[in-house]
Parts: sequence; structure tokens; C-alpha cells
Amino acid sequence: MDSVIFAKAIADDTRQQIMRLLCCQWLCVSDVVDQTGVTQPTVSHHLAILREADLVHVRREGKQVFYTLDQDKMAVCCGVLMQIFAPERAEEPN
Amino acid sequence: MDSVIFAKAIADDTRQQIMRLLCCQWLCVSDVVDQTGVTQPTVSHHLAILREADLVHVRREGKQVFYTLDQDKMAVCCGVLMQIFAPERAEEPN
DNA sequence: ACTATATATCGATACTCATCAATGTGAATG
DNA sequence: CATTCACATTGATGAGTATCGATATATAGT
Repeated sequence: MDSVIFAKAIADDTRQQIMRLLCCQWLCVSDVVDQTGVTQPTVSHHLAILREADLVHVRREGKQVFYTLDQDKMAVCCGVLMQIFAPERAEEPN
Repeated sequence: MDSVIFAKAIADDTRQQIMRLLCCQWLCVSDVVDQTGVTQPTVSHHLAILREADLVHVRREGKQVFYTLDQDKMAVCCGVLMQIFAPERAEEPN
């Protein structure tokens, strides 16, 4: 896990908006387009970045492609960040 | 706390290198310059970004300015990210 | 096969930002 | 108060990237 790639992936407003949408549900690309207001190529571009960072699950269903956020991966990445940059705080939960 | 500002702050290789240096010690700017190999203006630039993201503590001592990473802030930010993007995983520690 | 729909990719453009050299600022020292 | 040292700021430049329109690809239905 590359912490810079992870950080870059989440370091964009539109992408965080998409991530919030995909956090607890599966959505197809056009749904994300509708709910974000950005164009379809832009959404595909951001989803590709989240895919390359391995932060989303992808599932094809006929003509549509569904995405959802990989919560486990998010948790792992945040945990790694804490281990690297806040090791004294990473031990104590909450 | 703005999760995009936080993410942008940590989404750079040089900045993560600096953060690792400042993780468990106070260093003055010229020490960071020596240990990173980038120029002094560049280091000052990155430290300014970390300052604006409120990720470092700063202390002036004569002509020198010392920095250290705010581990508590790092932990809080990672926790917020998990609450937003992995709420179902944020409960369970480890 | 043809058409329609959904998504991905391409090319162009504008904007952000990392980097450096040069310069400014602020503190200590003579 | 002039000088020196440490750091911050400025201006310029190049690299990266967010965005869009246009086009390609893939799937489903006719």
C-alpha cells in the first residue's frame, strides 16, 4: 500500500463527493453522474483513479457498471497512516 | 476540519518524507533541508502547507524555527476519514 | 447486422502545484 | 547600525491533473 497514492486518490473534492455516495451502497456510473452534476467522462476518470488506488469494488451488470467504496481498504489505509505518522496514538483506540 | 485540505496536505512525496522526519522529534528548517536534499525555499513551502493544515507545531528559538508533527491532529484526521468513508469499520479498533 | 444505451478513452485546455533562484524579513552579534 | 545567519516570500517554470467534448468500446435488444 502506497500512502502517497492513497492520499492523492482522496485529495480531491469531487472524488470525496463520489466516495461519500459510494460509501454504503452500489451505484452505477450514470447514477453518480446524476448525483454529482459533473459530466460522465469526468466521473469515469475519477472512478478510474479510485480503481487504481484499489479503493472501490466494481461489478458489471449488463450495460451498467456498479461501484462501491471498499470500506475495509479505507480503514486499512487510515490505520497505516496512523502507524506511520502518529505511532504513539495508533495504539489507543478511540 | 476539512478532509480535503488534510488529504491534499499529505498527498505529496516530499511532504510525507518531511512528516516522517518530524513525527517524533523537533527539527529546525535547515535540518529538514539537510535530511531531505531539497532546497530551503521548497522545504519552507511544504512546511507552510503543513502549517495551514494545522498538522505541525511550531516553535521559534532565536534565529531558528523548529517544527514537529502534531500526532494528535493526525490521529483525529484519520479518525474523521474513517467515520466518513468507513463508518462500519470505524467502530472496531484494530 | 443494426441500433441504442452505458461506460471508457482520447485530445485539448485551463488550472493547480512542486520546485528553484532571487529577494525580503527578522533575530543575534560585532 | 551594519553584518550575518535562519527562514519566509516572490516570481518564474515545468509537471501534473481536473474538466470537457468527441469518439471508441461493449452490451442488449430488435
